[in-house]
Amino acid sequence: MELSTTAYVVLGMLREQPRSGYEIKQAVDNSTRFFWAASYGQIYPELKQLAAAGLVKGEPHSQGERKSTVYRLTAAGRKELRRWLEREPKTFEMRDEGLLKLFFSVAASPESAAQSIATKRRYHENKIEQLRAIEPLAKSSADPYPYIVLRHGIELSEWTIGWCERAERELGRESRRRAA
Amino acid sequence: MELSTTAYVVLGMLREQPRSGYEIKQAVDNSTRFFWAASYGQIYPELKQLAAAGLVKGEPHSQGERKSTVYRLTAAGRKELRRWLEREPKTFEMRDEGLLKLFFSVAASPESAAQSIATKRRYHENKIEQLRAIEPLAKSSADPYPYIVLRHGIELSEWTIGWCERAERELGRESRRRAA
DNA sequence: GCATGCATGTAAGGAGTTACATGATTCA
DNA sequence: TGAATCATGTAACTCCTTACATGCATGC
Repeated sequence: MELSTTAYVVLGMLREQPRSGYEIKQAVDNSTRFFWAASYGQIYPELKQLAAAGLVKGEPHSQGERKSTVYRLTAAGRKELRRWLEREPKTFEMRDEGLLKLFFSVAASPESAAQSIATKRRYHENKIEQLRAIEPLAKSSADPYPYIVLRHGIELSEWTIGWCERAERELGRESRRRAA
Repeated sequence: MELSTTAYVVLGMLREQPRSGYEIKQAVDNSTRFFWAASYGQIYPELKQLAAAGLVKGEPHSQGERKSTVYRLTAAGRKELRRWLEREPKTFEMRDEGLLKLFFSVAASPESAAQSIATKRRYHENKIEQLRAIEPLAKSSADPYPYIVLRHGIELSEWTIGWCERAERELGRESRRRAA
């Protein structure tokens, strides 16, 4: 049984309660998005395949008047999730266009280098705001892991902002040195 | 003119000297790999397309007996690189399977959580070693930017190792608390 | 003579995003 | 009544990796 990592994200999001595809997407956007994103274009087909494989089971659900299909883990699905969790993680990837531009900045104006850093800093300032907004919820949960991971996100962005400030000062010194 | 980011990596790697596809791949592996990787399967087709678009020019080259095609930036290619460098960076993505497993760890044994963190720590310890190996070369260059970016890589991995150690201690306290 | 590295490429497939499409419901 | 949100899905496309294929050159 070879599943994509995003399939395990779907399974994982059903670990505590049944959810619809729409709710899984919301849960991803409120938690794992910054280190593993998923779009509707993945989630809905994935749910179908997981149901066909017997790892989840969909049931029609009506709350009030609105109808949806909520999925729950089957015993096989829970076992498969656990099996995956117990294997060593493999994938670690970054795609950072800002660092890339900074790397090549000798081929552009010093202002572009500064801009690449400033954009990076703003991205992480914004990210911290979003993460802090969900922090109270995560902190109050009985499950300690999501909060630990959330703290990773916040602290990583704090570190990155600090790095950007140091790099900005360094480039400032550099350009004054060249001007002198 | 809509180019992929990896096309700009190729252009960027030609900013200072002409290189063959093989040499571009080596340069990527020794520098941008950790925040923007590229495979032969991308580089060679990309070089053809860039040549067809007039942004690079390939010339047969023989050093000793070995023959290769080295590419250099055309004026249009240099201009396009510069134009890209001066736009704000957009893409910032992470795919961290270790954080994902840690996030879902309530559905597995406490040992899996510890293992996810330990694997993450080892990955970054290994990465630091690789980056330190290329540090002297980067430091001695007249172009200051690659060294700044390399320092980012080293310091980020150092920070991550520190985070892993803190998380390990926290999980240790947590499990002792539950055992008590 | 053989392994390693240099050097270039293609084909197939997986993973993921984006845009599009549809329709119901809720709230202002 | 109209905008926003809930809810589900598909099609086209891009990007990228992996596996495969080839052949020469170098050094042990």
